Amino acid sequence: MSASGSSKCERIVRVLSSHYGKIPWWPGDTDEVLIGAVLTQQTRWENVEQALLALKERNMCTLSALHGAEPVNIEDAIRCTGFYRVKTKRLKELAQHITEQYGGIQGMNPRPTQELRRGLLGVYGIGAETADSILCYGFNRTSFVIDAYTRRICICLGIVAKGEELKDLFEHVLPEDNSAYRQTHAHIVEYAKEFCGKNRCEECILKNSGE
DNA sequence: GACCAGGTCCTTG
DNA sequence: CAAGGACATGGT
Repeated sequence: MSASGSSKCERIVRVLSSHYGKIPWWPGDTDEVLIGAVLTQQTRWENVEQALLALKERNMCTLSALHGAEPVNIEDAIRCTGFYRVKTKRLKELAQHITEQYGGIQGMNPRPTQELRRGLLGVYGIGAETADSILCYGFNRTSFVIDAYTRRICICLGIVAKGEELKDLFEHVLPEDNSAYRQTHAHIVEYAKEFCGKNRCEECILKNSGE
C-alpha cells in the first residue's frame, strides 16, 4: 500500500522546506513578473534577465509600454529568449487583455483570483503555468504553479495526479499563504536542477529521506 | 553537432 | 485523449 498523493505532496513540501529554507525567487514588480512569465516559457531564466534589461534600456519594461510598442522593437529586445515572434505576439495579447478588461494592472488587484485566472487562460499563449506564475508571483495569490519539474518529480515519486489535479493536490496540502506557495515552487525548481536530469536521481533527498 | 531549456497551440491517430 | 511538430536562441 503506497502513500496517497496528498501525503506524498505534503512530504515534498516539508522535506524541501527544511532542506532549502528561505530562498529568493522571482523578484521584481508586477510588470516585470508578467513579462518574465511569458519570456521564460521553455527558456532559461538567465536569458530572460538579459531581455528584461534590454527592455528597461528602451523604457519598454511595462505592460502599457508594450501595449503601444512596435512589434519589431519588442522582438529586438527579447530575441535572446528564443521564440521571439510568438512571444511578442503573446505579450501584445496579454497587454491588450489587461488594458481592455481592467484598464491596466491596477485594475486587477481587487478582482478575485479565479476570475483573473479564467481571464488569463483566455489569452492566446497564456497557459496554466504562465497564468499561475503571474497570479502567484505578480499578484501574491495562492495559485500553485505546476511546471515540467514538478511533473517530473511527482511522476518519479509515483504520484498519479496530473494537470489541474496535481495543482489541487498541492493546494490542499499548502497553507493559505502566498509565501508558502512561492517558496514551495522555488524549492521544487531548485531541487530539480540539482537532482533531476543529471543521473543523480538515485541520490536525491526526496527518495532517501526516511519512510 | 546534438540536445535541452521554469510552455503553448495546433494537428493527427 | 496521447503524441508529435512548430516556434528560435543560447548554453553544455
